[in-house]
Amino acid sequence: MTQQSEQADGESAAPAAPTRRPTVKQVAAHAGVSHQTVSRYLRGDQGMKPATIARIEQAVRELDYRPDLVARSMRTGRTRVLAVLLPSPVQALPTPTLAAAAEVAHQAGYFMEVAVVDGGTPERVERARDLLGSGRVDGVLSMGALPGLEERPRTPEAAALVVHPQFDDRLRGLGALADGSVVAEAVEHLAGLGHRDFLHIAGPEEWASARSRRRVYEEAVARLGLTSHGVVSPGAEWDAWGPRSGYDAVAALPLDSPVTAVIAANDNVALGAIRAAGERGWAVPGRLSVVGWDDAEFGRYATPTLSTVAVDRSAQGRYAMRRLISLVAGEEPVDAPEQLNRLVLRESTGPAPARPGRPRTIDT
Amino acid sequence: MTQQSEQADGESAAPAAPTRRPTVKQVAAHAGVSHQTVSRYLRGDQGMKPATIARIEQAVRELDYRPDLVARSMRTGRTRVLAVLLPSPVQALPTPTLAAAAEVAHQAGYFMEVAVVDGGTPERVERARDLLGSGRVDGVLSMGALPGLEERPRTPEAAALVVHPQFDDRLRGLGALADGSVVAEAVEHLAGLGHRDFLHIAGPEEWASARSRRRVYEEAVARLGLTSHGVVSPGAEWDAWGPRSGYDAVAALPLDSPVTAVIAANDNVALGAIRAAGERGWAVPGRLSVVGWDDAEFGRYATPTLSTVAVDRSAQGRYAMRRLISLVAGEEPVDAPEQLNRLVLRESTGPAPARPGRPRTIDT
DNA sequence: TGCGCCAAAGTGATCGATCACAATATGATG
DNA sequence: CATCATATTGTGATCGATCACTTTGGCGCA
Repeated sequence: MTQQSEQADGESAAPAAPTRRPTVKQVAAHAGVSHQTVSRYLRGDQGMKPATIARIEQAVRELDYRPDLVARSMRTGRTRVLAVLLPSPVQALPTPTLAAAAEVAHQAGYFMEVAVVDGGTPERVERARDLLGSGRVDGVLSMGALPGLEERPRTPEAAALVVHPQFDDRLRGLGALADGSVVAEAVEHLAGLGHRDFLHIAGPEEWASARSRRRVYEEAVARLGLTSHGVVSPGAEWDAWGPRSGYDAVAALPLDSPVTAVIAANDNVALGAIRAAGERGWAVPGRLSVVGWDDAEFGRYATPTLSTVAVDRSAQGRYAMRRLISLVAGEEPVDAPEQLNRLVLRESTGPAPARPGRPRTIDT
Repeated sequence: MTQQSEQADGESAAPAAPTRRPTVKQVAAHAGVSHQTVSRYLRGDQGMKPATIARIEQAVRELDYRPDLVARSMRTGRTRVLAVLLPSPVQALPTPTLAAAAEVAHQAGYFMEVAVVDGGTPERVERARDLLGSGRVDGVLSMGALPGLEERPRTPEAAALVVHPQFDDRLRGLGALADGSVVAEAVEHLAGLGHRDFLHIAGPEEWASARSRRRVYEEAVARLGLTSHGVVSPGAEWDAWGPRSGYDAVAALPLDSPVTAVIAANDNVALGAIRAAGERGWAVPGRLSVVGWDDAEFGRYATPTLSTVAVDRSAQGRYAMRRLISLVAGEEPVDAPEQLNRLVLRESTGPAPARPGRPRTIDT
């Protein structure tokens, strides 16, 4: 009753109750060959008679057979599944990164799956350990730092692991250094426009990229002989990278603050900063220049439009996924792309205002 | 170095070459019990001696054993994995929806994985079929329409399927009707402020929610005796739901257009519309009122801040995932939540301007 | 005709967990 | 102390695919 295979010439035509999915053996019986031959066909083996292939193809079609990927993985030890580990309370979900990574994975014949992990770093690490050792995936690409876990190739014991450079504390590949370096460019540009007094609204400390940008900012300010009026870190974790932190930071400045240039952690933060400036009567960029990060779409249409750093997230995603695939396949790791970030100047930056309070000392 | 198994008293200390992951049998041997007892422990079976449990726990710890989920799934026929199918060229990735869904899944003891599918509707349907029949997942929640596929419970043949109501062409559950109804509220509010001439910048036709909102808009305008000066649909698919379509729509209006109120497909579109208005000297809301949809975060900080419809995406995600889980477990489907959308009024809407051209006929 | 060789397909074992059922330990009772 | 009911653990089969090895078939050549 469970399986009603229609014999070659027996006329027991009752294809009505397929309570179970067909297996290789049933396809084999239907096609009049052995299960191993069907398996060969599924594997795409070369040495097969066209007639045999045709018979199997017909059987597959008639039974609507789809291979049980679980059983296949069990035997082969590989799943062709790559997981992307994504921390759950992530405000700006990197859609282009994911899309590009998915495309690379797909082209290489892998499935890409995103595992969303809520909870903090310990939960993420634990989940990563589980995933790596579960046999359910061939590789893991983590979009968050994984303290205690190292990048590694695929072994019989565990899946391969790659940490996205932006979140990697070990400054690997295009890592944090290349990531933040454009901040220096932004500071230099603003200095060229006459700005001398800067403020940095940073991202949360846990993020490698946030720390990197902060460091580059501080170095650039020091190198150019400018003044930093502080680095504001977001107090509430829940609003890290959100507009609120930018709003609060600017709203907290004294009305006669000498700050004329703000380097914000990202475009959301920049937007909040601009709003706060507007509400206290500071024109942007007349009184205050603001630079964001991300080149978010809304930044091109906001008023004023946002000066920002365009990040090639697609390239990042492609690179990270290629790296993972090379580790899974046991090939040589691919090289990091050169430069992914670009300063984009729009309406939110402009010349520094004249400074009535403290006249600029010209002593050259 | 990784694991230093301390034998009880046997001194055959050769833990040097763990080339393979340990299995239940090895754990059993290490603990001095049978493999079935270990399996019982893993299943969380009740009738077990505390002493036995302790021995097994120690063995698991010492060997760093993690069950092979693939093998388990093979035998049980279930994976405890639920997949969310996500179309790849998706502009506004529904982070809160995903986060809420992930939380619900996690609490019910499931893993949630997101499968990103690039390509169009046919590819998505094919991928869904594969996923449903691969045995790799217990259920699928699709974030895109799946023409030809019906919602269904889990069977031995295939996984359960749920289509997120926002993308479901069959108007199921809280479906498209409830979804778009707040548009009527927005139109009524604007009519109350004196607006008589409306424009709707719609989302792409393929989306059930876009069609629904458009229909509600047209009904409301007709019912209240107002004038609709057209419904603009985005021409280029690649910019569907993007600010560009809003920008173009407003930029294309004649300078003496009587339109004073715009209902935009979402906040991005609204932002583009406002930008275009600003560039041609139309004050918002002085000359033009604009309403968005989504309550995107930037809308609270943009200038002007955006009037919009707040959508409880978390509730949507929870609901969809609960529905899926009930179908997977074979329980009664859960009821749809009542009302998820709420009109939020901010700076981008205001009283209609005086109308010099065509004086308003008062004939009550 | 017979032999050997290569191509093509078949047979049985196997991956690591759980299921069904059998077997043994444990404790209460007369 | 024997006996039974119950609690706890052990033995062998099984899920559906692939791997390793064996067998059969077809053809050329002496």
